[in-house]
Amino acid sequence: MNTTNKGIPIPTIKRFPSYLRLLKGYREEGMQTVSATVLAEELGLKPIQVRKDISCTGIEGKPKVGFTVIKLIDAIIHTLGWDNATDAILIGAGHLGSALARYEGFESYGLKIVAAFDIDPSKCGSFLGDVPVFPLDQLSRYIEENHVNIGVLAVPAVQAQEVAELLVSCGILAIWNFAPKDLKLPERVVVQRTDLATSFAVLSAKVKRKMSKEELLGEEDEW
Amino acid sequence: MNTTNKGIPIPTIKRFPSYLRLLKGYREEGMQTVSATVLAEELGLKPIQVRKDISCTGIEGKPKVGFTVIKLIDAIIHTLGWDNATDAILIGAGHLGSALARYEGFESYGLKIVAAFDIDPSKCGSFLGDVPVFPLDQLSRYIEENHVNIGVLAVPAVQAQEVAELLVSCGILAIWNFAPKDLKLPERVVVQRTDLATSFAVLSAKVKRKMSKEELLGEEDEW
DNA sequence: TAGATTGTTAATCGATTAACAATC
DNA sequence: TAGATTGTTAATCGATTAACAATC
Repeated sequence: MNTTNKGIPIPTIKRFPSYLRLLKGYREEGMQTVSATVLAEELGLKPIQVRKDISCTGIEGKPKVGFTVIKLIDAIIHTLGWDNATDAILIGAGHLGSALARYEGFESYGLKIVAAFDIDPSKCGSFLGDVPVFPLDQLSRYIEENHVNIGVLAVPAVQAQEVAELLVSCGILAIWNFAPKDLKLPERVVVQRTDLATSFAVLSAKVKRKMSKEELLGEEDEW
Repeated sequence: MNTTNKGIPIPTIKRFPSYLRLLKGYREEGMQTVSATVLAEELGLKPIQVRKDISCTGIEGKPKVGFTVIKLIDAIIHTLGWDNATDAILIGAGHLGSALARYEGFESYGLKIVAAFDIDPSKCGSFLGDVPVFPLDQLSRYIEENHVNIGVLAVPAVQAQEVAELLVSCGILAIWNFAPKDLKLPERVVVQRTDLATSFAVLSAKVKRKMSKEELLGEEDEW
């Protein structure tokens, strides 16, 4: 019953990878336990927030001592569902796709890109790192034969919707969309966007905010 | 006084690029006006939310008609501060850096990557698309001479903190961090993370959620 | 023991959503 | 005019933060 993470807030989910990276570092250093205070300090969060987040994993700490590092690591990995590796296919073998295929970090998230697909026939037969590139028309067969559930979409914006629908028709359950395009897909399909425009918009807004704040304060800064 | 966007909620900021893409499409098609209802429908949002978001730009609509497409476009671009182009430098000319340097979309965000830097001397002198690659030890001089304010960080995680500090010491105001590492930097520096792990964590959580929900419902799905 | 740290319960804060009057 | 759509004000919802008792 508490194996479902139905209730874990998205903001908490988003902080888990940061905890995980930090904790893995501590584990390498041989640290046995760590307090929420220390984690918070390191990540620029409030201790209370870290405790709330940790409580979502089901792990309990010891007052005055903190939490067991390896227990926390395991619990976060489990809560995220990163403990059993999932195969994914990549669509689009351009520069971004190439970078994603070669990204070293995925394996620690339990994600493995097993194949890439591209319309450009000249790319097919080649490899992106260890990932073989196939022609797009083999997509359907590959998904069926290999029971892949996740598609990573790194095609140009204009093709994104079309390719996404193709993926859905092939039975893909979740799409990680890197194309700067909002997809319209059936409710049942999980879509996660990683949009550079969105990210840069937040950066821009923060910069603009800071600028106007400095103006108001008469920019008493050191330079 | 209302040129500051101090009060605009981050979630609203994050939706602006989606509105912008859609509106630009409408402009190409020659549409003059659009209603919040239509925008909402297209993006899977509620009309009321779209109206709230739009109100942050200061644009007013006409009942029964909607909003003027080009007015909205201009207002969103202005609100995001994307109306005057900003130069940025890229640190790290690996696969990800290469993909970022070649990304076509940045110009429409008012972002221009003017130079890349890398420690690897063999990469220096080459180009990533149109972007020249320089040795890292020329970073400081380049920033000074060209008054660059934004740094795009695409180096390996282990080097991220060090390079970020270097950027800050060179006077960089904002860092867009693609390295899977949480940076500890002075308050005054704007940091925006684009973290694949975070994004994938959300995807994982949504999939897990959906899975357990289907279990409960006895998976009455079509396949 | 004393004090740091945990976990819980309640208060606050901010964003989303609802309700509804105004208006083209 | 009638009805769709806007903008505002209030209600709801969810996450963060505060307060504090429990405990090692």
